[in-house]
Amino acid sequence: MNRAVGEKEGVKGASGRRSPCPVACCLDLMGDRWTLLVVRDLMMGAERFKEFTASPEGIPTNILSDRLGRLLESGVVVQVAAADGSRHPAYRLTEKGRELIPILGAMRDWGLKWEEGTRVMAGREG
Amino acid sequence: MNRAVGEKEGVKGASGRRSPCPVACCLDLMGDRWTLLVVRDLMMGAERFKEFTASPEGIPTNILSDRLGRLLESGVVVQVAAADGSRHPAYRLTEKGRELIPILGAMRDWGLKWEEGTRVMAGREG
DNA sequence: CATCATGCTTGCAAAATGAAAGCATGATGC
DNA sequence: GCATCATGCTTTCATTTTGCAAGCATGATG
Repeated sequence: MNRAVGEKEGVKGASGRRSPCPVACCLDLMGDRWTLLVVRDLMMGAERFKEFTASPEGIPTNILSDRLGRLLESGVVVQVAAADGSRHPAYRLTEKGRELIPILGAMRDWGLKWEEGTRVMAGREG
Repeated sequence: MNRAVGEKEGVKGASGRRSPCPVACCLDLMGDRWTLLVVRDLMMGAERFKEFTASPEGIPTNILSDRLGRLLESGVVVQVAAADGSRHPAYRLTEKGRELIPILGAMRDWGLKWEEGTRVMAGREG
């Protein structure tokens, strides 16, 4: 991992926060073009590295690796033993991660209403 | 403005879209650390350039200028004549912009619940 | 006409992004 | 048991974005 070299935060005291505003804090963690797409994929049932890269947006592998690392750090995601017996562990949303659903839901609704040509994509589990 | 040089989209056909997913599309427009904070400030009653720079996160002026330009382009914001008689026009949310409220609300709720030390800030209008 | 406030733009160094290639590890084939 | 392959990353590096600081245009003010 290319962050967290010599710093050990993560448990609670996220230091580099721009302000106490909960929206700003959320954006400190999720404010980029990829993080919430990874969370979206997790909600759609994606668990393995390859599955995230297969999404239509085509996330670069170094970005995916970095984002999964940050999501692990912030407790939105955990790694669990893969159910299909694979040697590689699977990524799974925590309760904290699952509670991001309302944000994604609001974004989906807004996009569908205001941006022509958008449509919900078929997922692994409808 | 440093974008939209030689391209005329804006009316509808946002070309550079990564996928038809409404979440991805929303993130194409709002997926960065500042855009939604500008929208938050607009919701709190901010209308003038100086007011946005006064928020605790301290947005750089070049970023603010760029984001206001993008929000104007995407129809989330309009410029109207200032009510206080100032020569400078004020920025105001459109209906499309006001409908971003559920996204900000969900982020605020999530931040308050999961990130210690966050709290809603006093705004111009409660 | 000098000074100031507002609303930007410009310059530039540092950080993030992203395409492509490289690498480690375990399973598979023979 | 050794080459091959798939998965899951890491590294490299050119390009883009960020963000601090300074500059600049315009209209009000003294």
